[in-house]
Amino acid sequence: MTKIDESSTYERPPPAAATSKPGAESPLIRKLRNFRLFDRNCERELQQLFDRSSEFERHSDLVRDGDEVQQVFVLLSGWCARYKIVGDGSRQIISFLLPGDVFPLHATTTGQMDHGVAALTRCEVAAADASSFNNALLRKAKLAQAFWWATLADKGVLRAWVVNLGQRSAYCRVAHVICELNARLQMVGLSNNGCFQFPVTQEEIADAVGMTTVHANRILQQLRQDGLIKIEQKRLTILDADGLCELADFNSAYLNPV
Amino acid sequence: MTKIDESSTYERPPPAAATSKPGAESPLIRKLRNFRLFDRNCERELQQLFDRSSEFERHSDLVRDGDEVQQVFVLLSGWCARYKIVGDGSRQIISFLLPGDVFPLHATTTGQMDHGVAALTRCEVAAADASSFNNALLRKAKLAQAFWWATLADKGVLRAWVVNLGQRSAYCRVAHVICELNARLQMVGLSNNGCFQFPVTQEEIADAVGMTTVHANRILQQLRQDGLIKIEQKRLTILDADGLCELADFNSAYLNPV
DNA sequence: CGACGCATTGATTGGATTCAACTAAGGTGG
DNA sequence: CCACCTTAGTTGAATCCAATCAATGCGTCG
Repeated sequence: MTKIDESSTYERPPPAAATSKPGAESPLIRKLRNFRLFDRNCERELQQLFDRSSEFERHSDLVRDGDEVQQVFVLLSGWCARYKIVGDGSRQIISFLLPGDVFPLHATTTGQMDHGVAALTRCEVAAADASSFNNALLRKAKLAQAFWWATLADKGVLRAWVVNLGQRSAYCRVAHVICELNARLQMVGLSNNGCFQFPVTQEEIADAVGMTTVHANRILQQLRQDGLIKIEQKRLTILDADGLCELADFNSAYLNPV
Repeated sequence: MTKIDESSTYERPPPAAATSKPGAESPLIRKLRNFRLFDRNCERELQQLFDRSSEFERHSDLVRDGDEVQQVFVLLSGWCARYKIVGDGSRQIISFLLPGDVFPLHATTTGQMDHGVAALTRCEVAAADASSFNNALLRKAKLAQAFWWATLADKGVLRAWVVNLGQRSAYCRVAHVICELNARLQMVGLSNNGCFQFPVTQEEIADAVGMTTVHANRILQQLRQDGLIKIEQKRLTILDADGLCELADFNSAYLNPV
């Protein structure tokens, strides 16, 4: 867990929050506002809870497989990934964590991690003690519901990944992940019209969709050739949103439980 | 949603609960007892909540993709599967639902399903209104925590499936699913020493691990030839638990959050 | 008995991996 | 400032796992 002091050079939250003043203002709150019961009261509670912020450098582990959960994090800027190393040493990325995401969402104080969380870019997080986080959930039913809502959204994403990995071709799998990332980033204001910072390597994409780096490369080339996307200097642009969604069989509804 | 009257010929809960007296006694409660905060009080609450029981026949849908969630079910006996039909018409089984499992766990009353739940066998369920379920969770923090715990366990299973589908060979994938089912059935008393009712077709296994029926058949044959499992009349026996777990890179820890 | 669902087998095809080499970009230190 | 090294991306050829297509066996149930 290497902590660093400089500020992030990758994804930054929009100006308002870029100051990294302690408190989990912008991306998380923007996300939770999608949940109808979330109110000002909850917001205040959150800001008290996530009272310290810190930064992690690229490739550092925020949480390791097997760790006891002692802190809960909100990602303020940058990208992380849940991952698991399997027996033969290869890595599966289980999900991407984007600004506004909370992890690990273990309701019950302690508990061992069954996977790790790594920083894919330098990133900024706010943290709360797991115990005070849980106390807050017990005291404030609405807050608890808001986080349950977030957990359900998370589960929806996981189910979509199972479907993606189980049924779709390499080409469609990559397309689907791109659609998901775009939709999720849009929810926190980090994608404009299908255009967003895309700070991951092809190896990381490959680990997420269950294929080799070489193949991920060829698939991305094909997506570009087919005029569906464009990637320039770590910035991805969706050129044909309808085409990409149809190809990926993507429907964003699952990202927004009621 | 076809309702039937006869009793199940497949998985039966152990005698105590086989009476299908309304109330979600045995498998759910046995499972939730694994959660340390679950107490008698919660138990009573549950029994009042899930106050009606019914049966579904094999191949019927308990919930359909796109449905509004109006009821919450506990599976009392039999097996179900969450599934999703993708664009080209093929089906991915997202998870197996076993006795004691609750679904759909949407905390917030209504909400649209992004997948369906089908009965793989004739099965018996207890149901509660989504609204009263949610009220109960709001009133009883401990009960809410118990269900959050169950949700976390669920998420752990989903993550394990992502890893399984993404990284492992067909042979190991099937092995892993068998290990998971055994461990989960053991938690509700439905597996004895690696021996349990296995009422699914090879097509269903194939749909769960993302391969064709033909290939699932060959993999199962190989697992039998290698002396790892035995299947006789819908009953599976794990002959070499250590061998199977090692092969599958299986560690049951993820099934039991704290 | 015939029909149907499920399991099984064989032959062929093809998508993705593997192995290996090479290019391009960026950072570091002499 | 350039030589060197590292990381990320790209390309080609050979190989292999799993899909596909097609047919058959087998048991159950109406």
